[in-house]
Amino acid sequence: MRKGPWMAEEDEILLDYVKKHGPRDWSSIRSKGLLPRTGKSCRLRWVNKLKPDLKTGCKFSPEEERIVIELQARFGNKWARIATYLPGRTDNDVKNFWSTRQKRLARSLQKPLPSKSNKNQGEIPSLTDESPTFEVSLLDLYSFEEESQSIQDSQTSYTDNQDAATMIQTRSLPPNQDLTSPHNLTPPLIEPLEWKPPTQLDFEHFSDSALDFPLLFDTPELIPGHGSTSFQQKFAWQDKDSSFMQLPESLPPFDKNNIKIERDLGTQYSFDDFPVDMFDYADQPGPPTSPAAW
DNA sequence: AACCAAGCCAACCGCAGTTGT
DNA sequence: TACAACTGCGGTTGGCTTGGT
Repeated sequence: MRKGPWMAEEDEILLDYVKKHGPRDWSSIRSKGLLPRTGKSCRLRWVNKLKPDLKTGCKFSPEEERIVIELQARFGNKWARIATYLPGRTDNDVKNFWSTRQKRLARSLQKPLPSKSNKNQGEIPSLTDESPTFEVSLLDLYSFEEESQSIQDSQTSYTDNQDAATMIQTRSLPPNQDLTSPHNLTPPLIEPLEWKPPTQLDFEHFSDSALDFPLLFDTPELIPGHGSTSFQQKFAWQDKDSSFMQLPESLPPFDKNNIKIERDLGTQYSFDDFPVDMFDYADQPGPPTSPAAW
């Protein structure tokens, strides 16, 4: 059984086979003695390289990048699903793009942050040694920004856009909900489908996850766009006997103007007068049982 | 020119779901 | 219904290329 890179002759044989039989019965390519490759290998080669209309050899456009970022925030690592929104791109393409992007972001955030003001510099923990939670929170915040914008967009056409309706519904938030203050929250108008209060397990998962550390930016005011729904979904919770979602109120607010994060965290982020006390929350064990416990 | 790190991408593996017998 | 084969997906690996020093 042959493995490794495909040769042009093999591609020709595979193309010829698909032409005659269609993209199916991959295993019969081997059983008929056409190629010394597994069915899986043949299918992969077809899907990723030989299928017509693939955008091979061209980088993701800014629009494609935006779509991937938005859909990844929405669907998670469902690369095949995300790829269906990107004509000419395969799940492997999307996966590789995302993986490279994550590496780039992680590497960038490992570097010391540039600071216009040095007044706090000596007190800020080293990002490379002590604060992985800070690094991942930046990534998370970036996702919030992207996602909150997409949700805002979708809310404007809520009644006409079933997809958007589904998205909002899964978050159990009513459309056009004023999210600027916890006190403005009203019970969801839509029957919740998936939203659940975070469980102990969720928080244990958060603490291990590269992208989901929850405690650093715990004021809605810090989230670009004021209180994104994904912030609500992750950090708010519902009392057992109440349909009201609750947000923590006990944390002192940060001044969002002290933090500036631009879209491409890989190269352009910067911080002005970075508040030292924000790190006080990075090591809090979760989850609390009520807002008062935060 | 040589070296190295990072980027990129093709291809593999394991697993889970689906389909056929 | 049970099992095997097939298919599709997501994670991972490794090799080649590119860019910086």
